[in-house]
Amino acid sequence: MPPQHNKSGDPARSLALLWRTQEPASRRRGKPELSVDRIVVAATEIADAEGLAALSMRRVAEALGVGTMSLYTYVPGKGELIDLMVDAAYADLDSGDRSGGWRERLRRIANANRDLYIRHPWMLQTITTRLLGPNLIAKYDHELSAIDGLGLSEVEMDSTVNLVNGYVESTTRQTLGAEQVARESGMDDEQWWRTYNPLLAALIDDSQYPVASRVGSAVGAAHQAVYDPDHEFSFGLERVLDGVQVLVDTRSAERSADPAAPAAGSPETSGSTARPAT
Amino acid sequence: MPPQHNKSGDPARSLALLWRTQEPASRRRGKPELSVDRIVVAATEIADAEGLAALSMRRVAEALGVGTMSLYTYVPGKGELIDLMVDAAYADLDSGDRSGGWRERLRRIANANRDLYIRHPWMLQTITTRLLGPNLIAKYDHELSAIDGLGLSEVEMDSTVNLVNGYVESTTRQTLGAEQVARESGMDDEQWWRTYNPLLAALIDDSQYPVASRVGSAVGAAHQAVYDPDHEFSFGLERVLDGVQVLVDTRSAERSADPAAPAAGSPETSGSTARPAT
DNA sequence: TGGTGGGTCCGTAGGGCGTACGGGTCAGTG
DNA sequence: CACTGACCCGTACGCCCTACGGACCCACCA
Repeated sequence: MPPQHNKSGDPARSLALLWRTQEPASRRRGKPELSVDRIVVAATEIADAEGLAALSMRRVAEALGVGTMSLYTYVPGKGELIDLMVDAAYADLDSGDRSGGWRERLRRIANANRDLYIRHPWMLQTITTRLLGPNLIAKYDHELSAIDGLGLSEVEMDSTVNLVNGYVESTTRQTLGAEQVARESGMDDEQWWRTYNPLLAALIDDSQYPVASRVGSAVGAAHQAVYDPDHEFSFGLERVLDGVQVLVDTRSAERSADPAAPAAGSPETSGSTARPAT
Repeated sequence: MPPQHNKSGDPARSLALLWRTQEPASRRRGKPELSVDRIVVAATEIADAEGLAALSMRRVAEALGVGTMSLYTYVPGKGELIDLMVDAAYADLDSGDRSGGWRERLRRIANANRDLYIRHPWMLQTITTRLLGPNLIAKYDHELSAIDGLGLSEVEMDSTVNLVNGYVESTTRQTLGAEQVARESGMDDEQWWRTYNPLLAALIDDSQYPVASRVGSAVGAAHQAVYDPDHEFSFGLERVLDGVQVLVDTRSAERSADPAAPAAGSPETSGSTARPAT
């Protein structure tokens, strides 16, 4: 069980599955019993509730009241099932609201993605390279649209979307990882800290790590205070958006200095890692 | 095997292991045979070469020419072993050079972290909350030192370090994920794209995703051109640093407006997720 | 109406995994 | 010389994914 990599076999089969080509064919008389969608939904419920580690073909089959091997009629394997789960999950992102300036739009996108990851923490353990499902492409299109027409080159637009998404991912992964550890250890941060602080104090020579000690205790103190836990996320996001702002302002200044120049491709910047992959 | 979460049992035991308390005791006469360090090194070699998924207690024991269960004399379980591997890996970060401005220092830190992750890709699949080993703390201290004295509050310093590290993590994870998929599928991006482009074209209605199509092909074209693959990373990093710069400039302006104010704690910003965790 | 083909379902088995448990082995000590 | 405790490890249990081949049963056709 490779921890997070998906897919194994024929990409053409995967694509057909993602786009639901040749779906129902000729259902049997009685209730449809099984289907790709029912399997994906059941699997997602398990992963949402107990994590990707608890997701097994046996568990999914059991939840559907069906033999394990029956799943393989509809899905080539576990990897492809996870791919399907990911694309299906992205359908939950509502992409309606396009109002406001680009900064507000990006902020809204970041928050929507964060909420989605919180709803489906297992998504942060998957690799989405070459996962070209309908919902993922729609998401990519929606996100790019938020910064279209600002004078950025296409490659810069891709980079910017990746930058924001990357920030959301890493931050949320951190948050959820901490929650998971707290849940599994049965101790929240505060309890854990109080319990093992003496031991740590004996182990760690504060004078050897002066800055870490100072910052560590300040951060610890801040955690004691009552505060909205989303503030940290928003704070960092504004820093990222400030960085984007600098880029947008630069390109904007270039355009007004040379109004004939098209918006496309400033040559000294380079492309992203994968093509439309998020 | 929970895919990426570590530790299971007594945190005190874990800490003792990380800090190598009560290490050698009374070695047997002959060669030391086994030790925590030898186990960690062997396990790291396997994970480096074949990924975290290929790491099993059996494999490690085999590599050391020893019975599987012998490992449990030195290490409580696989989770703790991974914790030890992570902390040991951070020892490879050379933290010597402290020259240059804060921006250059952060750039150097980001690149060093990226190189480390490329050397040890499995690190990106681990959760490091509450992992308080000596090397991780040293790293935290070193990174905070790079932005000490700029007028940022302690909480802001923590956020900033997390921001940069988060950027490095998400970007590198993307890069390495793509490499892994390419390796396992036996097709690089270019081959894959050429092979499945016809199928994709039939599936995807370009007019439905206008921006994604335009940007996707531009990014694809950029990938054809010869360019340094690290440019994308550096480009995004500069955006992040621009964002930090805005913050630093703001605090700097505040300080010169009110020179009596201390550097600490602006109350409307909040702490990070874990205490000294990276 | 009497097949019969194919879609659907699933039992079995093989090869992984982590680790609990209990029994060997042997260096050093009393 | 007997003992003891650290070290080592064989076996076994329960989990995992999935290849393979058989069982079932509906839909269609002759």
